[in-house]
Amino acid sequence: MTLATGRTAFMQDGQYDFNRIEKKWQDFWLAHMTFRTPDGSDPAAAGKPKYYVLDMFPYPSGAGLHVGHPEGYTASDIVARYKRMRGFNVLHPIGWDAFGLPAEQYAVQTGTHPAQTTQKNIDNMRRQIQALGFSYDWDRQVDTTDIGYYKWTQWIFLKFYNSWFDEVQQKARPIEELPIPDEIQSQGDEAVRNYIDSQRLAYESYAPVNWCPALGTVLANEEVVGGVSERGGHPVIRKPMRQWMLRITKYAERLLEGLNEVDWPESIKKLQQDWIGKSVGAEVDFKVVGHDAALRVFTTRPDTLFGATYMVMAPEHPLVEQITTLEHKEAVTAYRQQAATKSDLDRTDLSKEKTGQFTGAYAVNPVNGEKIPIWISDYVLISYGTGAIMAVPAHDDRDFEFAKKFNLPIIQVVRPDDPELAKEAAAERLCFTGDGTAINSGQFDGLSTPEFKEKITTWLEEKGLGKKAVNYKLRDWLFSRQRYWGEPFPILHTEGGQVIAMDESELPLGLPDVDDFRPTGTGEPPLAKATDWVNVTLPDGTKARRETNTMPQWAGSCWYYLRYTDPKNAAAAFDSEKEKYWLPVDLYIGGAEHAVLHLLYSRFWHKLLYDLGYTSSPEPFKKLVNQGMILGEDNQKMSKSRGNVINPDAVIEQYGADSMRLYEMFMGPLEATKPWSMQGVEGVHRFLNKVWRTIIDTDSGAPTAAIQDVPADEETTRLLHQTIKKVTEDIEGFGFNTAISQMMIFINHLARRNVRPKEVVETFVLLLSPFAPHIAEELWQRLGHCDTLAYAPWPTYDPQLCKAKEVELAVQVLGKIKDKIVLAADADEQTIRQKALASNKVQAAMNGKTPKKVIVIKSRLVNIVV
RNA sequence: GCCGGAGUGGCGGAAUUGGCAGACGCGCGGGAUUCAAAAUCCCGUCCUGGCAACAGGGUGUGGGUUCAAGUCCCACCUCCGGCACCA
Repeated sequence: MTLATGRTAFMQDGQYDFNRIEKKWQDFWLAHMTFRTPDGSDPAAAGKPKYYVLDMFPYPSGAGLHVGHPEGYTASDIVARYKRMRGFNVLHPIGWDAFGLPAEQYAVQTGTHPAQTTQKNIDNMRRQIQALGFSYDWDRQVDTTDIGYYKWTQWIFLKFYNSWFDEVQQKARPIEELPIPDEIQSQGDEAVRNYIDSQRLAYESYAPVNWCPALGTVLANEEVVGGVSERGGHPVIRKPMRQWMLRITKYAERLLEGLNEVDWPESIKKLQQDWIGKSVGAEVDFKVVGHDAALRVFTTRPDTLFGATYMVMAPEHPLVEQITTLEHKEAVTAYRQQAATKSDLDRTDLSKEKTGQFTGAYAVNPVNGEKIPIWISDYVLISYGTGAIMAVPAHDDRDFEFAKKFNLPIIQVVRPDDPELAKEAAAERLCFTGDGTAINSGQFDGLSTPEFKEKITTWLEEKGLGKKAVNYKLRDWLFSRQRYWGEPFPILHTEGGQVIAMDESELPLGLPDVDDFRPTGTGEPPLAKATDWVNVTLPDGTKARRETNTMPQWAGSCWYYLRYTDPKNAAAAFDSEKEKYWLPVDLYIGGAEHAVLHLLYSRFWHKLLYDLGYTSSPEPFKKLVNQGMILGEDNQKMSKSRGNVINPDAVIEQYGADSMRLYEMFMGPLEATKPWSMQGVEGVHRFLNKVWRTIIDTDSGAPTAAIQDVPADEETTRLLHQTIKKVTEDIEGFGFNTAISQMMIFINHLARRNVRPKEVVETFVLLLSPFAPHIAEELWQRLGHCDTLAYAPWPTYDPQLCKAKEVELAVQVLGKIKDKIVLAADADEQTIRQKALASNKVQAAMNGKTPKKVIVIKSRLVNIVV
């Protein structure tokens, strides 16, 4: 028997052979560059609105993809495919956040170069991602460890280094435009240079950092969990060390305000707001008795100034030394030493019990001239506000606790409106921190808390005793790591101790090849061992050393979404026309674990680039959606040690990528945390099998005889239009699980029919295609189409056709359902009422009583009140 | 301790945002098909009582608003996530 080859393929392939089908279409998409994305200037994009769907790019770990990755990636892929069918020019890229500690630790253990490990891991993860059939434009991949990429990460760093923040304009400006005050100018070149350095947005600092002796490296706060390193659980101590910092604090207000412009989950915005931690209050100066010095404090409760009975400085406060009296010197010094060696954790841990020392000095309360003692205690942090506080024990829990412990006076200055509370507070049994009415406050008595705050702030300003002030919890960003596998800083240190930055034209500065990746253990980074690289001779013949710190992993991920718009540009980080066309990102999907840091840092970088004219929008990510966590089948977090990790490769092999994708979407709401279930995968796999059998004759491989070119019956038409409506609206609203349910309902209906109108079947295939693209493409082809369905127009529905002709209404008597009646959908209220009251069961339930009120909710129910 | 989020069948979850609780899927029970099994198809499946029609109860707990509450209000309990003396 001879048949055309095309037919033969059909004949042999009657069953739903997902492995073969998926491979076939993945190859097809790659070979035909189906998802190549034209830029705005490309004729292929003409007349199409743009849509940018971004995934948080993965770290290419040796363990490969876990099932959490495909969740967000499938969601974004569904949206990307849907938007393409709706006529959008869609940018949907992927890349690799490939610098980072794991590859370096592996290098330390085995001597394998991190670049090798990274390449191997990227190749493996790319294979896994491609096996899921995501519609990425593979020509736009970025790799943060690629020198063609990190050249521009270094370039952005230089932008930070070469900029200052203009407080008046509230924006960054090139350092050349920095006005030099006359008194600095007059002090000579070095003073000018120091002044300029002090204004740069990237600067060096010797602040104490989290030093982990076991890892031989400094850790960021977020890498320290519960006082030990997140990775490895080693102890961490505080140690002052030279670091590069980025002046993110200058952007605190704009980062806060920008949140009002974005469509993000409220919970994420709240996390960022809390992290920035803005508070408004006043700064007040307290004169120190017997010294020509004043102690400046920040308070959010200037209305409680009359209740300040003592002061507390952080142990590190510079004034401590100066004002401590001889007789208290020893105890104070001991206390300071103790505080200095404690880690942050120890300080908070041990501070369940307040500790402190009296300095022997006194300050004068500017509002009433009272002499009050000055203490030091580690419950006051040097890094927040002014590093000193006025203590108002009657109205601050911490001060209250401290005062009780050290027997310091407590003076009520706010009376609670609740008399019961007022009694308790007066008896010093509780500390009242809320709003109330002022007492014991001289001429301010009787004012409400908010009024008082306003009045006294003005009063303080008039008297020159203080002023309104704003503080933020946000700290500058510690931007250097003592590691090998990161971007090198384009910075040199001269023999004379000067810092000079490389010129942009000298970039990139490549990482040197080394074969010993171990930390030096002294805190000096591994790069210090690459002496050939480190030591340089400057054009003037003098010697210099390269910066040996490297950038943290966040660096590369701060701007990768910009590079996707122009990934191969060798002359610039990205072309501004392309940036203008694609940005902002319309939809950003990723895990909530990046809610604060990654999203805050990239917003910060984006704003700098915006200030300098490189980006056109103030915010990078318009809409943000967080996918939830996927737990193991035992409802526990997936982990190797629990042995409950699901391997995507195994799932794909057994059920196929389409089943995997569909299951991940069917599990539940995208944002929810939910457990994995292999039986659930089996369930959606059965659904796809059923779709296949409903359309394909499993003997011949051709469409079944049930598929005919005939118009659809009324019921099928209605269900089809309802399904188009539901699937469309659910994709728009990220309700993928319910969209799938609807498709199941539809196919259950269709499978029962002996005649399946071809047009209806084709419409269904299009609806299914964003979710399960491989099977959809295959069905589309077998239904007689020659080209991919990726750009076929998305089906539309007719709202009239969605409506049922007849509806069933529940009839309640006093809120309890007694009967159900069937009526024409357009029946008027009068008819409904009559029919409802005519029901025997309803009559019986009413028990002869007359209806007092009949509530009719059209096409829903009737409720009779008797 | 503070700030978020969530509690609905045996399980994952639906519920037009105040209008028939449990869609869809899993699991389970029964039947058909088969020599048998897998696969598939059909029926059933919130709980209690009853052969049944049916009756009663039911969305973490207790109260409230309403003709009507999973949904709104008050108080509480449990679980998950984040923060950690931020003046």
